[in-house]
Amino acid sequence: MAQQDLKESRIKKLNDLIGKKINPYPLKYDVTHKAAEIRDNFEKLEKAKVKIAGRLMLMRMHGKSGFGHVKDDSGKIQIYVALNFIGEEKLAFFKSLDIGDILGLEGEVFKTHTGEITVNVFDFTILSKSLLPLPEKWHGLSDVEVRYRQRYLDLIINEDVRESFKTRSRAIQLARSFLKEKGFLEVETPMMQPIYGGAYARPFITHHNALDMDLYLRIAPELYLKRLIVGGFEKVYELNRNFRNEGISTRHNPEFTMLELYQAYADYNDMMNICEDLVCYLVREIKGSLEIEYQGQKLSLNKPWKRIKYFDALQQFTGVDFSKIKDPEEARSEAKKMGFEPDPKASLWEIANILFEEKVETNLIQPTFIMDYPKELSPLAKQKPDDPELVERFEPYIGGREIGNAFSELNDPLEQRKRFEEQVEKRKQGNWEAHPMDMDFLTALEYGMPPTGGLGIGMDRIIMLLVDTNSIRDTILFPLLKPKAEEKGDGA
RNA sequence: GGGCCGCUAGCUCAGUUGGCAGAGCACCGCCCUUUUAAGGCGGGUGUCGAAGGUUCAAAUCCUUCGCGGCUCACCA
Repeated sequence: MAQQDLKESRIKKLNDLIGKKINPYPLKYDVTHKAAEIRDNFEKLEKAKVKIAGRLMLMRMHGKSGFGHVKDDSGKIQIYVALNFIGEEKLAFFKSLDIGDILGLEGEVFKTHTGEITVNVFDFTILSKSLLPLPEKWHGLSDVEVRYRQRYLDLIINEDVRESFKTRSRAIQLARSFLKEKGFLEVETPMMQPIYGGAYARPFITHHNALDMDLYLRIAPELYLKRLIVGGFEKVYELNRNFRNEGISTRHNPEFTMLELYQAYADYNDMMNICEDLVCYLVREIKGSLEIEYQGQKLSLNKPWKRIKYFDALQQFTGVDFSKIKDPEEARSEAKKMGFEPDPKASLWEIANILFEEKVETNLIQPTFIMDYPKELSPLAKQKPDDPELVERFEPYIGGREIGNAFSELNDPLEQRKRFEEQVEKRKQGNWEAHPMDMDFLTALEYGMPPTGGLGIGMDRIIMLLVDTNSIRDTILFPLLKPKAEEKGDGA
C-alpha cells in the first residue's frame, strides 16, 4: 500500500475513535513502572499491578488473544492481551491499533510458558495515534540520509544510536562535574560577536536589525574568556557551541561543541595535566578502562601521554629538520620532493604546517602531545623563554586526530598588538582565516592579565572516541544537511 | 569544491544482454487464547531521485541536475 493509503487507513481509524468518543490524543497518563524496572525486578513485581506507557512496536494477534511489545525510554517489554482478561470491546480496540501508536497500559506482571516477563493487560488507553508507518521491525532503518534527517526514527528503531547519544550526554555532564571539582566556574560569553577571533576559521555572518550592524557567530570563545581572567576570575570554562563557516566532513560540522578553559597563574604544562586528567576521567567512567579499542585500533590512554616537539615530529615523519631551515624556498623544495605544491605565498612555517598535517597527524594514533609550535602559526600564544621563534603551545592527538589546542596565553599587550598586526597583514594578502585586530581585547590586556594557561577540547571528537565512530554526525543529533529540493523555499 | 559510489513499494533489498516492476517485512481481508522475525489462506500498494536524449522498446544506455555516503582539501 502506498504511504498515502497507509496514512489514510490510520486517519480512518482515528476518526472511528473520535466517533466512539475516544480521545486519540489525551492529556496525560500516570505511569507507575518502566519496562526495564519490571524486567529487572520480576521476583518482586510478579503478580503486581503496573501501569506502563510507551510505543507499540510489535503485535502478534492469535484470534482471541495476542502479544505485543511496548517500548519506553528504558527499553521494551512484552504485553499479553486476552479476551478473558480484557473483554470483547477492548480486544477489538486493541486489534485495531497500529504499530507506532503510543499507549498507556494497566495490567499484572507474569512470566509466559517460554519464560518471558510480560504484562497481562486488563485495560489500556491510546495516548497518541500514529499516522505514519515505522521502518521495518527486522532490518530497521539503515538509510543514513533518513537517519540524519529524521533522527527521531533513528532513535526509535536503532538502540545503539540511542545509547550513543546517552553516552554523549553523560560525557558532557562528567566534564562539567570534573571541572566543578577542580574549582572552575562555568560561564557564558557571546555567541554573536562584533569581531571574531580565537581561531583560524571563517565565520558565519548575521545581522542585527535594530543596531543595523553585522555580527559574527563566534568561531571560539577565547578572547572573551581571557577578558574574564583580566576581570579576576581565576578558573573559568565554557562548554558550548562554536560555529565555523567551513566544509562539512566526517570530522566537521559547522556547529560543534567546544570545551574551552582558562586558569590564571598556570602554563601549558598545567594544561597538559588537566587535558590528560579530563580525557582519562571521561574514558574511564564511560569505557571502564583506559585501554580502549577505537575503529579497530587499540588505544592506551594511560598517563603520561607521549610528548613530542613539533619540529621533532616533523623530522621523524618527513626526515627533514625544519628547525635548521631559514629560507622558505628550501622548505618549498622539500615539500615538492614529498609531492606537495604549497601556495606560492605560503611562508616557511605555513609550508611546514602543510607537511605536518599531511605526514605527521595521521600517524599520531596513541595519545600524544605535540609541543612548541612556530610563533607565526600561533598569534595568541606566549613565546618560549629560550627560543622566541617558538611558542608554548601544544595540541593533543588521539587516533590520528587533533582533539584540542592549548597555550601558555600571551598576556603581553604590546607583543599581542604586534601579532595582530602581522595577522592583519596576512588578511590584506587574502588570508581570510587570519585573525582580525581586536582593539577592545588589547585594551583588556593593557589593564593586565595574569600569566594564564588555556585549553580547548573538541567535545564531539572526544565523544567519537567514546562511542567508537568514524563520523562526527553520529555524535550530533541533528547534523547539518542540505535541504532536499522539495523542502527548499517553503517559508522556513 | 574535486574524485569514487549510491538513490527501485512505508522499511530492507533483488532486478541478467535494453523486452509486462519484483521479494521479505509492514499494510488490507479471513482463520487462530502463551507467541516472540508467531503461523495459515488471499491481496502488490510504484513519479524506479528529477529533467532531457538515444531506441520499436529505458529502472537498465547517454547528458545535465538534485540529495546522500566515502574520500581529498580545512580544522577542533
